[in-house]
Amino acid sequence: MEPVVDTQQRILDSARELIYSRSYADVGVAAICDHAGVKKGSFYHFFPSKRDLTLAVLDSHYLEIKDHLLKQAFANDIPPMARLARFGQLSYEFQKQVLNDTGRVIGCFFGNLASELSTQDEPIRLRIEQIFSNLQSGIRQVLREAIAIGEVQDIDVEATSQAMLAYFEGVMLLAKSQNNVEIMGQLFPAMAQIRISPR
Amino acid sequence: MEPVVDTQQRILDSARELIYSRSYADVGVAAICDHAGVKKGSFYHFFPSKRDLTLAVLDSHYLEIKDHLLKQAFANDIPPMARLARFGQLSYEFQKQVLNDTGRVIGCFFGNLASELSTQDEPIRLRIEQIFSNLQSGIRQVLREAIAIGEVQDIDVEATSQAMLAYFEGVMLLAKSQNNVEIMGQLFPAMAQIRISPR
DNA sequence: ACTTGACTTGACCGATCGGTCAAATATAAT
DNA sequence: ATTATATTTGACCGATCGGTCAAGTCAAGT
Repeated sequence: MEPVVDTQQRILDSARELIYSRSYADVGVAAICDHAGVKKGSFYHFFPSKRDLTLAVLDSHYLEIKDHLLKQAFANDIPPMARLARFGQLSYEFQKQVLNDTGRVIGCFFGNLASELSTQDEPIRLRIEQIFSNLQSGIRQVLREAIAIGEVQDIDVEATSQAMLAYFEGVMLLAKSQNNVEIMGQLFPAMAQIRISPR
Repeated sequence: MEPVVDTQQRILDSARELIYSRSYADVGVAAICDHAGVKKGSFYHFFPSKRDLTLAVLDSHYLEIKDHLLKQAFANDIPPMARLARFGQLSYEFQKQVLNDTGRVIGCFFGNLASELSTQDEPIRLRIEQIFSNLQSGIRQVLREAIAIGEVQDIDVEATSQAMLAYFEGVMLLAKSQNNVEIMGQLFPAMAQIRISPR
């Protein structure tokens, strides 16, 4: 009787779903195991601790974001700056979908965990810092291309890409705090207009 | 033997300090009582639940922000848009102070709780939503004055003030995720340059 | 002197926390 | 068929969770 789906993967998926929709501390190992249909002993066979599980969830979620959202949003079939708008649009549509399914705006998985755990768990903080750095790199690359074709000029690419990521995260947070996705639709278009001049 | 300081206030202060520097879920009622030098029974004499305590902490923290940070940042001794820069500067200095004291960038108290609890506790979510609305009103008022004296023209004041607040929150979150205050110094100046045009 | 009500104390509740472990079972290699 | 390894099971651990409660202390009002 081979497992219908991989046990380890089911734990990973359940943890992502539960922690994303609630919080790290509010979701216990027991709840994750119940949701995954797995006993606690099996959980600790695959993951040495809740923290390690969370690190694995962070990696897996980032890979999915990268392969699905980022690849699609930043594809070079449209001008660079338009890709930023598309990134916002796709994020908006994802949150709208979740809202329809669950009744809640859940925000950004990385932003949520960064906010909750950055002061408490250094390994997790470092992983999220790395992921944010990767996301920023995606934006930075778009800005470089935009400069190369003259869509944008004379900006501090490093600071501007960071500012755009910050703005994105802030909009996600406000949308979550209002349990309302529409402000994403209103505010995301301004993301591509942020500029920080070179020092 | 009258209490040196008010018990209720000591609970409030301890809760704010502990929850702000860690998280809502990570700080138990027992830890708050220990820090405040109060027994659990006394705690529940003053506050019916941990949630109600948290609502009271939100109110008290907002009042302090309003009376100290906002009053100072938004004082009309300088041009409107310069006040936004001052708001960023004062926030940066506060976080730098906390970092020096504790070794940690703790971000925005309201943003932290919004991120952790918005999907889990509706009364708390609503309180934070109201506080964000008040903060946005402060920015909105600055923008109105800026328009009145011609410092700014032709913008959607409602959306722009919301965008500036989002940007502020996002910068605070990134600073926390990097445990580094300097990005606040780099990114906050761009807050006053965000514009969303009228539809 | 007596009562009232605010406040404090410390013991206690069932539930859940993250994590452990020995034993059972399934799988694959030889 | 036997061995070795991977996986699963369910009982169990001490600690902590938010919250309750009866009893006691204390100051103020009458």
